[in-house]
Amino acid sequence: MRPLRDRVTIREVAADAGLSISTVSRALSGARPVTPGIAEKVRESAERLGYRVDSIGRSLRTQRTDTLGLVIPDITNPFFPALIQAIEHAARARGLGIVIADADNDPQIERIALRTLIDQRVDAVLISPTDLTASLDGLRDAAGRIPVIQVDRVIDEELPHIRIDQTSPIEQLVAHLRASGRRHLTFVGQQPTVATSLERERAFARVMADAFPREPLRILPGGTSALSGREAARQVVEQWPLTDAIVCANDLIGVGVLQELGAEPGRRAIAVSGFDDTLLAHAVQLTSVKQPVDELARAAVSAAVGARQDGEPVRAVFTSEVVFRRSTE
Amino acid sequence: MRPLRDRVTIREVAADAGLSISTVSRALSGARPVTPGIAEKVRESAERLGYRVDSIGRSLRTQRTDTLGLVIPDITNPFFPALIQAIEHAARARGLGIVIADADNDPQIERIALRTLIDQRVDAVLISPTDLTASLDGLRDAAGRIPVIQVDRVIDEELPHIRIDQTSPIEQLVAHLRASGRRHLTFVGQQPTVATSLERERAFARVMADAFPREPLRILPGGTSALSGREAARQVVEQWPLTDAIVCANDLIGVGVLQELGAEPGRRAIAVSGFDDTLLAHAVQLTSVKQPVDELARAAVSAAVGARQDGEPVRAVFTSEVVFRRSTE
DNA sequence: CCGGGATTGGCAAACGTTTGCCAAGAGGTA
DNA sequence: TACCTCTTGGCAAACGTTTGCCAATCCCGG
Repeated sequence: MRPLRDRVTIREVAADAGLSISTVSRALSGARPVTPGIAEKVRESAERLGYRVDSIGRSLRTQRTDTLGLVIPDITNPFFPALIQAIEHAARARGLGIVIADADNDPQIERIALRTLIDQRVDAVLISPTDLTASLDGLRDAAGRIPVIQVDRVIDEELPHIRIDQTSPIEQLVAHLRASGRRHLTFVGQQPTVATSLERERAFARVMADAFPREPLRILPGGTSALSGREAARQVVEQWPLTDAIVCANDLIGVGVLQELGAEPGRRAIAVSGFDDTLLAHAVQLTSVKQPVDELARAAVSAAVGARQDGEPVRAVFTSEVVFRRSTE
Repeated sequence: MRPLRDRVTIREVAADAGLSISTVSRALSGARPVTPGIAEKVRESAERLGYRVDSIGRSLRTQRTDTLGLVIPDITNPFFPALIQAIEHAARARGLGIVIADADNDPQIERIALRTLIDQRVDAVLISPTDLTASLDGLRDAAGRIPVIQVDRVIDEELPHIRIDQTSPIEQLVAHLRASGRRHLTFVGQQPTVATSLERERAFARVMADAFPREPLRILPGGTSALSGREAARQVVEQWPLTDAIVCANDLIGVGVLQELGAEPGRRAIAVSGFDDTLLAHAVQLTSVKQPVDELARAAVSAAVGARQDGEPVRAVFTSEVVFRRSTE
C-alpha cells in the first residue's frame, strides 16, 4: 500500500489563510457570520489544502456523532434489508450516518450490540427488538442512556415506537379469501415471542371471530425460516385437513408453506399469503402485505433526532396494503 | 424521555480509586502491568461507577476507531445481506465494529459514501464496487487515503482484493447440463459493467469453447432485477429458440427467467441456473453457485487489519460449489 | 469630532483518553 | 551498607475541534 498522506488540520488552513483557528471554524460551519472576503479566502484555502473536518475531534467537542445506531433482529430476512435501505436514505437526507448491528435473532447478542452502539456514542438507536420479553431489559437499559425508538416490532408500549397497523391488512386478506369461497383459514406464525407475529396472530383471531363466528380458531406457531414453514404446512394438512387457506406471519414462512404444498401455479386447493412483501413474495407469486417502509423510516429518523430535542415520546402507526398474487387465486 | 445520566469519566474512576488517571488507564487496558491489588481496586471502582471508556476520546488520542467501513452495491440483492452478516461476524471476532453504506447501484453515491466513511475515520474499507469503470476513480482515491479491500467484485487488480474463482463453478454447471442432454446453452448476465457478471460471462465463453466447440456463443446482457430476467428470457426464446439451458449471472435474474418460462416444477424444456445461492434460489428451487461467504469475510477482515500493519497487498481467490436443484433437472 | 451600538476576529479552555518521560521505590548483589 | 537494575505510579502533553468571552474595529448619528 502506498504511503498514506496525513490529514490536514484546521490549524494548517488557518495558517494558510492567515487567520485564527476560530475564524476558520466559524467560516466553514457558518456558526457565526464572517466577512464575505474572509469567508471566500477560508473556503479557498480549505479547498486547496484538501481539508476535511475531523469528525473525531468535532465529536469530542460537540458530544454528538451525527450517527444513528440500527439494531436488526435478522439481516437475512429480506424485509430488513429493505427497511435498512429506507432508513439509510432517510438518515442521509438529514445528514446522518447509520451504523448497523445484526442481532442474529439472539437477545444476548442484541444486548451486547446495544451496548456497543452506545459505547460508540451514536446519537440515538433505532431497534426492531428480537424477543417480546427477553429483549426488554436490554431495551430499557439502553433507553435509560440514549434515545431509543422501536421500529416495526414494538415490545414496550411506553417507549417511543413506530409501527404499522396489523388489523387492517388482515381484514382485507380475510375478506378476499372469503369472497373467493374459502372458509377454513389457518394462521401460521413465527415464534410467539416475535412482536409483530403475535400482533398479526391476535388480529387474525379478532377478524376471524367476526367473519366466521362458528369456525374454530386455528393457529400454529412456526419459526423463522422457510424450513419451519414447510414443517408447519405438513402439520396443518395433517391436523386440520379441511383448511383451504393459510395466512402466514411473514414471507419466509409463506414460501415454505408454498413449497410443501407443491408449487403448481394457478388456482390451487389451499390459498397462501405471506407478510412484508419482500422480493421472495415476488419471486414465488405469493400474496403478501406491503408495509410503507419509506414512511416508517422517515418517521423513525425524525423521531430519533426529535427525541434529542424535546423529550416527547413518539408513537406512530401507519397503514399497509395487501398485494394480491397468484397464491390466493 | 427520562433524563439521561451523564457519563462517568476516567477521572472520576481515578478519584474514586485514589489513583492517577494514567494508572487507571493502564490497569484497564493492560497497556503496562500494574500491581495486582491496584488492578483489582481499579476494576472494582470502574465496575461500581459504571465506567465505560469513551470511544471518541480514545479515538482522538489513538487515531484509530476500531471500525471497518463496508460499501455494498445494492443491499436489496440478497447476496449482500449474507455477505454483510458474514463480515460482521468476522469483524466482531476481532473486536471491530462495522459501518455499512449502500451505494444503491450508483457510482456517484458510492463515491460519496466512501468519502463519508473516510471522514468518519474508519480504519479500513471493504468494498464491492458498483461499476467496473465508473467506480474506479473513487476507489483509487479512497485507497490513497486508507486501506481498501475489494471483496467479491474486483475492478482493480493492482489493489488488494478477495474474490472467488468463477471458472470452476461454470465448468461444473456446463458439465452437468451437458450430461443431462442439454446442448444449446445461453448466458444471461447483469450489466457488463458489473465485475462479477463480466467474469462469469468470460468464464462461460471459455468453458463453452471447450465443451461445445461448434456451438455459437450466446450471451445476453441483462440487468439487476428479476424483471430484467423476465425480459431476457423472452428475448432468448425469441432470438435463439433452440436454447435448452440458461445460465444466469445471479439469482435475481434466474428467478425472473424462471417466472417467465412458467414455473411448473419437474423436468422442463429449458434448464435454468443462477448464482450466489441466495434464499431466493432456495425458494424457487433454482440451481445456483454457493460462494464461501464466511471464508471470504474472514479473509477480507484479516486483510483489512493486516493492511494497517505490513503494507502487503492482498490477493486471495476462493473456490465455490454448485448446488443443484429442480431447475436443472 | 465624539459616543454608542453592532459586528466580527482571536484567545484559550474544554471535550476524554493514551502514553513518553521521569522518579520513586523495591529487590538483589557485592 | 552501597550500588545497580527493574518495576510501576504520576505528570503533562497531545490528539482536532467548537465556543464563551473579550476586545478591536467599524459605522452611524448627534
